[in-house]
Amino acid sequence: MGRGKIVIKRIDDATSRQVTFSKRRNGLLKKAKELSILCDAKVGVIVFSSTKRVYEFASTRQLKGEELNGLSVKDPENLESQLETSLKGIRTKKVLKKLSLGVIIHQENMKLCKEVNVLQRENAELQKKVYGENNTNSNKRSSMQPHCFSTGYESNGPIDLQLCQPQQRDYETPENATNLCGLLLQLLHEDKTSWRGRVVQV
Amino acid sequence: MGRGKIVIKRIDDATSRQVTFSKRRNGLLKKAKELSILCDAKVGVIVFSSTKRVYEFASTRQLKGEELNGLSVKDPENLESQLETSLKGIRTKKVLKKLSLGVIIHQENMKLCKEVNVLQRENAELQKKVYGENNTNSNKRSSMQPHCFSTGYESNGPIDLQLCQPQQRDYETPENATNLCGLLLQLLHEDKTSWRGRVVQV
DNA sequence: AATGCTATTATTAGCCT
DNA sequence: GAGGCTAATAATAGCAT
Repeated sequence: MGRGKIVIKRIDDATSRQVTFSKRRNGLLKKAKELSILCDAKVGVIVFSSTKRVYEFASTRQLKGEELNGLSVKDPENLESQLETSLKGIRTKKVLKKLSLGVIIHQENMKLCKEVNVLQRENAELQKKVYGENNTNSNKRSSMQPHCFSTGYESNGPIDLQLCQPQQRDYETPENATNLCGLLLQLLHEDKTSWRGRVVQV
Repeated sequence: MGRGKIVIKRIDDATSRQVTFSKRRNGLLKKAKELSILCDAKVGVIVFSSTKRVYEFASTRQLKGEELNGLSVKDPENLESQLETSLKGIRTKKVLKKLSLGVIIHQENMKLCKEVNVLQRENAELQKKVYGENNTNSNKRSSMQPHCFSTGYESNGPIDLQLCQPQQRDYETPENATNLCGLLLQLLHEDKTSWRGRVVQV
């Protein structure tokens, strides 16, 4: 759709490749936005130029009536602010969920540490009774500290990465897709579930 | 670009919204593919219909000469197989990284469990000596088992999710973007780093 | 829910600044 | 690299199937 027909293959000339990239990238992102608005769909697009620059589009959440139920609204006219508040809430929940398993293990760890310390104290007392006061030191153990979990997890959160499969001809991907975009897919699904009809407090 | 001009707003009629979704979705994915081929760019697109179906496109990795250096090649003619092998290697590394912190905590947990069990046995022995055989049962504790970590982590890996910011007019996003697509961004970046010039063994 | 038709609009290739 | 111009191609709205 220009002065001449083109075939879809890598553009050899670097300059015109860059120009085409700039134009078609904008076109793609515009199309993505239109699709999300026209069809009430969630759309995400990400583009990396060969020079490592990144461009992206992500549709903002479409708020439907049912999903607004229960939201505490300070400014009923301002959907934006409701949205932001709710998103913050979800982020908090997500972080909590993300940490949940780790936290369980960590709590288990704390409990075990306490248990160990209690037992050590009991042990020491018993040994006193059995062997007498002067034998206590030889069996003393240093008090245990649970392994610190919180900080490292926050900054280096494990990521469930799976890499690209070769693209399919008809573009459609089943729900259990295991490629790179599948991750975004899963996140959006998860998010949608958390969102529906809930009161979210920050 | 049809029989009439349209304005970009949500299509009210469900049927025509669905039809438009189907057509424009295919158009968007086609555009994404063309962009990735023409301009040697990495492109990811994901679309959720309002009926929860998912469609996506992800450009396959473009292999340049420098990135092939150091790859062990069984079949030099077959770039596909090289690629697949390498991707598997990266996936393995990623999974290991993802599990690493959890594993540390879990190991700590195991150690503590053993410690608790040892101390309990010691305790029981000492109590026998102090209070005599018939008092042992009252202080018996059940043997501890460390919290199981591995399985739940594999399927419910914590995810570093950050939610959408309002989209910008010119669509460009800085590298440190903190929105939903930013995650995909980060993953691709990370992946690129892992990839460059490494020999990856599965 | 997808596909075919086609008038019509939207995008963009090639060129310029 | 970014933006404007415009002829030309590509996408698609509104139909029907």
